[in-house]
Amino acid sequence: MKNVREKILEAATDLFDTRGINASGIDLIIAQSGIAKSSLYKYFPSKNQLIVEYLKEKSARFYSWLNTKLETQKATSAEILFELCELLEQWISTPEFQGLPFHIASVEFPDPTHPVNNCSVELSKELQNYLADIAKEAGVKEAYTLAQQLAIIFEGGAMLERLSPGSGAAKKAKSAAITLIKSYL
Amino acid sequence: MKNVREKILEAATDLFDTRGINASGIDLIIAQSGIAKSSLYKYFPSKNQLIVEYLKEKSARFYSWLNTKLETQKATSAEILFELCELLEQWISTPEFQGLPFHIASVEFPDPTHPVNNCSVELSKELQNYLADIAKEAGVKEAYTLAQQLAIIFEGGAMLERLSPGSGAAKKAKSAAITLIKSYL
DNA sequence: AACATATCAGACAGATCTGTACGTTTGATT
DNA sequence: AATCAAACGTACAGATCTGTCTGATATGTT
Repeated sequence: MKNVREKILEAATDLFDTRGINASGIDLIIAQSGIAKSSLYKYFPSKNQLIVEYLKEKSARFYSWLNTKLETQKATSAEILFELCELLEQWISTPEFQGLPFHIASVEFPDPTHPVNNCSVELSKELQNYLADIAKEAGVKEAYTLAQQLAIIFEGGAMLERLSPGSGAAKKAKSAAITLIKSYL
Repeated sequence: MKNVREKILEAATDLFDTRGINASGIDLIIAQSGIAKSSLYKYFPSKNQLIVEYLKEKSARFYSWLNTKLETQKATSAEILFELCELLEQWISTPEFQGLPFHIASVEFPDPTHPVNNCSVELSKELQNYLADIAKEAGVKEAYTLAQQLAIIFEGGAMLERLSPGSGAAKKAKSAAITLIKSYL
């Protein structure tokens, strides 16, 4: 038997990803997860908290997937950057991909004082720091600049792939990223 | 005296840009524009129609600004691509910039059958076609591929600049785009 | 068997949003 | 001055959403 909290997060994740956050009401989430409304509010004191947990879990799953894939490769120095591009393309290209969650959340909650917006900004910076660490490992001097540019390219690619699925945006983002990386080596 | 229709669109544009679309209710729009609710529904039969008109006008203003700037330059062949990058950086870097409207609209209305989403997808493709035309003029062979990659870079840059204003995302998008363009020449 | 705890089911309050209706006021034209 | 259309102001219907509350039901422990 699955944990009640897990069931809620799973249903919420599914709905947030496919319908958007604001369009996924509490009643819809409890209907999908099969749990009672009072149970939801027992584990998550507010919808905002649920959204933040959703964002953090999506992020954690992404880094977990990326780290294990990168570790198994054991690529040395610069090779790891190209492997990274390959993996990011894969991540964006899966049919289940629906756009970067913190992207969508920041658009749906544009108020800079809103906790969901704050969380989104934090996760966006975390991604850049993650990419910068890899760039540093690869021996790139201006690691942070490259990291920010890679973030731009893959976030843009994610956005366009979501807007026009099957347009090959992920693939073109990858090749653009590779061209850029080579100019830094 | 300003046209009533113009006053509505102006107020709606201001609110949509700064607060987002769903967070800008009809009552707020009429309060800001100083017109009556019945007048709004006379000129725009629904909020969806108003949003679509807003998107189209923002798009038209963007291309109008870009075209006049590009024409005055009279750049020849490949030069026009670099001038384009300079202008796109400028567009994204202005303090009033709040993200690409069709981007935000497509996130707030993710349903593919919704008229606002349809309009967003259309405008996204229009941007790619516009960029492709310039790339063709510049003599790039794979003009459409480059156009899609430029769209990725500047849409990503726009997103990151909006998420973390002042982070220099626009500038880094420009330099990444220039590196990419050079690889095509 | 009895009790305690977790979960369920659903009604409800309070707020908000879109779109309609209706009577009043303004302003331009004849 | 009289008329007429446009715009105003506001109330209201109907829908939806978050979060609370209450009582019923299930589960597990002693």
